[in-house]
Amino acid sequence: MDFQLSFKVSDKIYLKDPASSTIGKKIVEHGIKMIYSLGFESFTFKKLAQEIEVTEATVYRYFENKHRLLLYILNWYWSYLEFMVMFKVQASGNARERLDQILQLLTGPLPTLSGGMEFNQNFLYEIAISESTKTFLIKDVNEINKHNAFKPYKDLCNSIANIIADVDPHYLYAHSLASTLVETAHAQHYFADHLPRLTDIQKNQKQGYTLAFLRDLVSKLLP
Amino acid sequence: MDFQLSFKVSDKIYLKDPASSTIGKKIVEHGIKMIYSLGFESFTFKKLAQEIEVTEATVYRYFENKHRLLLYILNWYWSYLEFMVMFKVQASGNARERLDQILQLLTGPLPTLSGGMEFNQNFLYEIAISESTKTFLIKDVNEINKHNAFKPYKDLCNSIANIIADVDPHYLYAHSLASTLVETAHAQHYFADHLPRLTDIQKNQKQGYTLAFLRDLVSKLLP
DNA sequence: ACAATTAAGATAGTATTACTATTATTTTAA
DNA sequence: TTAAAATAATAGTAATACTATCTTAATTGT
Repeated sequence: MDFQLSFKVSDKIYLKDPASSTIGKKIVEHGIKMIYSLGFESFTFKKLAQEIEVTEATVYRYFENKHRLLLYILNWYWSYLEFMVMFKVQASGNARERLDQILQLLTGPLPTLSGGMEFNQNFLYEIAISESTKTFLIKDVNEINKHNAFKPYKDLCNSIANIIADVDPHYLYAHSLASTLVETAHAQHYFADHLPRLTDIQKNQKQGYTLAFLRDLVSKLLP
Repeated sequence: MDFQLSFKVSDKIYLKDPASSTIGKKIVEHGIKMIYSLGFESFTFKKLAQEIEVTEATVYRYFENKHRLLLYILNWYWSYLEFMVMFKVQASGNARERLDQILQLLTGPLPTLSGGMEFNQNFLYEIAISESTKTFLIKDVNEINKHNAFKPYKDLCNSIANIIADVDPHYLYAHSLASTLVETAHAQHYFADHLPRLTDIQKNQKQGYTLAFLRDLVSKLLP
């Protein structure tokens, strides 16, 4: 079986669909690689254009600016995560097991689908951890939100919230808990790596720490 | 009684102590105002210099770049919060009440101390919500961390973690819970304002929503 | 009171960023 | 095979993020 997984992203995010051409795909692929390695602040379209040997103007024909490219990448990530959530969920027995599958997904690493992914899963996950909040912590968030730019994120949280509601229909904060789980998975992973005093991590325990914290949290919130 | 509250901030953050001169204080005061109104990305030292009618070079004599100024402002906020935590805590009876006081502090608005604050408390709180993660979600976080630039944040989380440990000495993740409470208070407040589908908020319920969510969370985690 | 620091102003300049515009050439699709 | 679309090549602009230098004004130590 040979297939390529791809997701629709709101067409307000790009000027020209990067999935529609080789150069477009290279922009996203190398964009992921360079945002990962340089960090979003130091990443520029000029550097990207040099790397993939096209002109800067060509890159600008696909994305208005680097923030839109980041948004595109994160939408891809969120859509992929939601796909994996759905995939794991229908294979699991009860709601509690499903929620645990989700915690495993959120605390990474991202599973790779056989059949060949377009993008580097590890880079994508690291970008989600370090850069994802920068997609919405901006002055014009409301304007961008109008164009459905955060729909995949909202859909992901909604899917998780539905499973939370399956576990405990009386819990009042399913959506807030869902977004908190996603954000906390990223934040605690980042803290464990860079600011460990903000966690309770011990030497040699990094592996699985965030998952253990979130499992404990969920088991107590949804008893 | 006439007093001025002030906090020491790691002297690696600034080039010249802004608390040591009138211009320095104006840089921070108007920096807060302008980061609040323009957002961090659109805020520049040139605009700040024009606003307070000094030359751009003068601003650069106090802070290397705008990120350092943001760090300074957030350190001030974190120190202030920790001061308020300590203040509230010693006035409260049992550990559980103390933790509830903390949740009230985290979900704002920031209380103003009589005697005159240097800075606008509301702007400071809004900056904490929208911009605080940008202080550490950067490529050179480890380098900056070496200079104690995040000490006030760590101290705040540590103080909260101690109170969590008072409530339940057997809870294994006091520090992670502390940082999660701080980050979640900000994130959920932001979502309620801009991306409400990531919360369970209803019309006319915004007031106190985040506090209710966190109270429920804490009461179940530390029974 | 005077010299010595130090701070700030005034001015200039550089490299990089974040774009936009134009025209020529190549690729692709009908 | 021709028209349309995409890209290259090139140029240019305004803003950003600084750095440098020189002069003047204010402060401080003795």
